[in-house]
Amino acid sequence: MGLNPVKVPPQSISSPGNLHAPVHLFPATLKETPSEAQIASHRLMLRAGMIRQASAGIYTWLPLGLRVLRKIETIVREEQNRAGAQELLMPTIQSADLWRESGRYDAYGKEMLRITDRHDREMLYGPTNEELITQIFRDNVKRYRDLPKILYHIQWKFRDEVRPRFGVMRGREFLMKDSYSFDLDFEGAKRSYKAMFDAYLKTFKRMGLTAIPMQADSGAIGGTLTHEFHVLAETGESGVFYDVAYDELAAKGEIDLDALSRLYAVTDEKHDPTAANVPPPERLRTARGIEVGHIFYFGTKYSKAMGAVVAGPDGTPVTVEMGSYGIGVSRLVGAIIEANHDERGIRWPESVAPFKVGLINLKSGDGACDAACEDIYAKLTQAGIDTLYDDRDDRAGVKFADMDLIGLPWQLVIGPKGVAAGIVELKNRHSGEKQELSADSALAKLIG
RNA sequence: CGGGGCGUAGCUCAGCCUGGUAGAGCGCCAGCUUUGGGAGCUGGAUGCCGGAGGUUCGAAUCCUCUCGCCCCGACCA
Repeated sequence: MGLNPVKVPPQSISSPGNLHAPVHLFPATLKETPSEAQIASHRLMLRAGMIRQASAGIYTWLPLGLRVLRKIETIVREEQNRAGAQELLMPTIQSADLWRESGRYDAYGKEMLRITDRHDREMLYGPTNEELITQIFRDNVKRYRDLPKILYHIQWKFRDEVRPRFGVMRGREFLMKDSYSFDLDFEGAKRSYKAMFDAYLKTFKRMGLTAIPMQADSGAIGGTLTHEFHVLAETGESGVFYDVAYDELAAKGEIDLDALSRLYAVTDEKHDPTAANVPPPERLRTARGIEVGHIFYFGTKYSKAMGAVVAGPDGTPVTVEMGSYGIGVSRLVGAIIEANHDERGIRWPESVAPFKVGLINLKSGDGACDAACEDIYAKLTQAGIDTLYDDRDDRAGVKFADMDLIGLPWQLVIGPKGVAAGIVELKNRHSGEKQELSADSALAKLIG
């Protein structure tokens, strides 16, 4: 796989062959909050028109939400590829027999959605893919020289949570990136683990998030090396404790893995005030965290049960060492909003924004104003800038409010007064800073 | 899985206690006036009151069952 990130071609939801046609987003925004939503990200995703609930914990992704999901997915994919992982795609529906090999068919419990097909064969909607990937590996890799391997896919999962909540943050159906590493020995497995650890820090950073790796309970999957990655947000589900040095390290461009892994950072259930590396009280931060990633080394748990064995250097069979590495892609959409919003709406980091620019025509129907908007929209679109053009025949206040709610990084406001004076207004959604400048300077700023 | 709550117009909700045949605000449609931060006036459309059964002359309202959804707690990317 290539080491360079893939440049994603600009998407347009305009009709094919007519890239300049403005599009009225489907559906319209909501002025009032649907009563089902409690936390900010859920409310804002409903109001902005990103998702609609289909059943408890199951959502339809509307055009605006899907764009964000795809952007996140792309960043995750690029960083996985860069780390040397190879993408494949496993199915959502799996055979119960495969899960009996690992013993998890009986162990998993009611969280697993079990299905029977027309022949009464037992199937399941995959909550994770260790069994399937181990089968793929064991059937296709027989010699140690083909190691190491890291394989991943980005696929919908289903876990029949007793109580889904918080919108996409804790749905039953969710999009997850899961990687699986295969190594000949523990030293190799540790290298794979570190490669993923490093990739995760880069991935979350690119999304504008501070994600702190926490020593985590290994839970049901079992193992020794494991970290949870938590995004700090007031509404996080877990309490976290961490050394303030994380903030200092995170502010730096370079990630020092060894320095990071020595620091104290744990979720509240693992917090031990008497631990050796607990920082002094003035250096110990407490916060709320949203778990967006979880990585495990679990040795030969699945490879042994399922016979994933390669011929080692001396010809004798070696059971491979494995790890798995998850990122909650759909959860990240909610997590990013939790970390980036204000009373007016969402404030997207540019890297994951559904559009980079929101073009507001303050007076649709005014010839000069329409012409100025259409000209600048065409230029932005041709330059590959994702632009949402609001040319609705509505009052200015409605458009401002909607644009703030949707939260695109840049708002380009064009009205008749400005057009007459040769200026447009450029507003930064995050800082709130506005500046008046010529259309050409605005273009240069957005394109350059 | 324990505990609590809610299903009435596209959305937010009132009406239910104390049965008498459907309401408000916002949104939507039309017209006029407005027009740089969710406009004003006038007129209009919209409901199997979640579903089934029961009580009653009569049920959104009372009773039973059922389905869906939300919240708190225990569990998870």
